[in-house]
Amino acid sequence: MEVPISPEDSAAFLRLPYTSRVVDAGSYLIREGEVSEHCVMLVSGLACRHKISGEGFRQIVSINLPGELVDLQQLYLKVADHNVQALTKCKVVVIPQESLRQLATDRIGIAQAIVATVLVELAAAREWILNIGRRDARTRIAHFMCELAVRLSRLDELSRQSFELPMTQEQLGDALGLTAVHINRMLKSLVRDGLIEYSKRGIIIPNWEELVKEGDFTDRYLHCDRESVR
Amino acid sequence: MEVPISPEDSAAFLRLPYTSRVVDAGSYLIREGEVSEHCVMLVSGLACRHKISGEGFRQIVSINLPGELVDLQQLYLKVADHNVQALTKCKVVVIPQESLRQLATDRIGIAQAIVATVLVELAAAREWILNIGRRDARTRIAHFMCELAVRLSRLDELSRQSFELPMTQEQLGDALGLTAVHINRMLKSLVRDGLIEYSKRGIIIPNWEELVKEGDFTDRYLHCDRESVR
DNA sequence: CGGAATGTTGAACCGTTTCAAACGGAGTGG
DNA sequence: CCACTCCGTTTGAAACGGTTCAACATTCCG
Repeated sequence: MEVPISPEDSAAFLRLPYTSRVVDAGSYLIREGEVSEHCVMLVSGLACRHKISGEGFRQIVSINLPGELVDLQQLYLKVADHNVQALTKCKVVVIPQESLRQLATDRIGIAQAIVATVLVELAAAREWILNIGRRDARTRIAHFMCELAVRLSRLDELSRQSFELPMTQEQLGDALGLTAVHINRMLKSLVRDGLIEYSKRGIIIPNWEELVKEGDFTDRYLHCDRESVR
Repeated sequence: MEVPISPEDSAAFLRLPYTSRVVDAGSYLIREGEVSEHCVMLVSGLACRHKISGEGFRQIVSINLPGELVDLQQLYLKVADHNVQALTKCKVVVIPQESLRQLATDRIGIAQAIVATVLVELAAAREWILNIGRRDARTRIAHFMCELAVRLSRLDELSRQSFELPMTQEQLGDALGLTAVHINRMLKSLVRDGLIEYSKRGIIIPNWEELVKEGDFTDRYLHCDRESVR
């Protein structure tokens, strides 16, 4: 999304006290059941939110990209109901939660930006449910690639044609409610049919329109346009 | 959830202009792709949010209970990315969107309550993803019943033992990413094993602890306690 | 009362999982 | 530089959970 924010609010946000940190791939930024006192923003790298079922199966429920505040939830709810884990080495900025909360109560513009951000996350979660609940494996994967491409393209114009994907097939499976084995087979089938190219380095999308069609994708739920936010 | 709200904020909310209406089962409160100018709150009855895939499969992404504001999303995002449809005849209260938006900008307490509400919805959506992505049909159904029981028990203490469930098996299937036929079989199997009793009138839960175990359920993600909201 | 919608059941089918074995590449230590 | 290990990928075969289709029973409702 592209939440509109006034220059003053933006400046005030930047004035918040913060410390920078680098965290390794695999380390946890939020752990289910815990209470945290700071708010972290991703500067570079990829993270994911996930939950573990009682049977020990993992389900990734969203991917976090650079620029996103990873724990808006902790701002108003106390104990975390899910985990956030770095998928790659990440640069993050850590903000004391209290000061961000204070900023949000002082400046209605910030509070509104937060609601809008959370609302877009919610919209994305709904689409994620549709994807897992009602689309077959191949379509699901194509859809996932489309979403990533569109969201990344806000950071780097070229991402609609190609982007790095530092996720193992196991992790893709956890994101899409499938096994790594089946991810492998369907990925191959997408490659065979020329819908994507797949390698260690990442994904190449030779023909955007075709992949969108294969993935039953539309970007409406991402509320990308500035006009889509009131 | 149980979002704390000051008496003054609460009073101001109640002073909002509104009109009451009754809508029939099946009618739409929000339609994907449309823009709306009012905000509706469910007073009685059940509604659901759903999306339709390109192949025409429907996925229900959440259930709305009495007392819930159905379209907080429309407050800050313009075009709806999903549908909201009445599952039963519903009494609703319609509030002009603009006046609620104004109230939220004037009273930070209201704005905070809105964020907290949306955050809890988001937490529920994440659990919904886990449920559909990683639990088998039987467990999924049990989990769904537990969630409903807990949420309803905030309106009516007795709901943990029994509640009305005005949903067809088709609709249950749409909610859980299954077919009506399979819902039927698994429902029977839950009944056979004494985990629930099922009839037109609703659900009876003879042994709460057992159903919770069967459904791999915990209410953490619902953030029920007043203390869980900051 | 009659017709439509919902629930129930069986049998065949299919998409995905499971298990197992082999392969490749990156990193480590001798 | 090779040998060794570890982790992720790849492939095949068999098993399984859930779907599909079709027929029939039941309930709801005008």
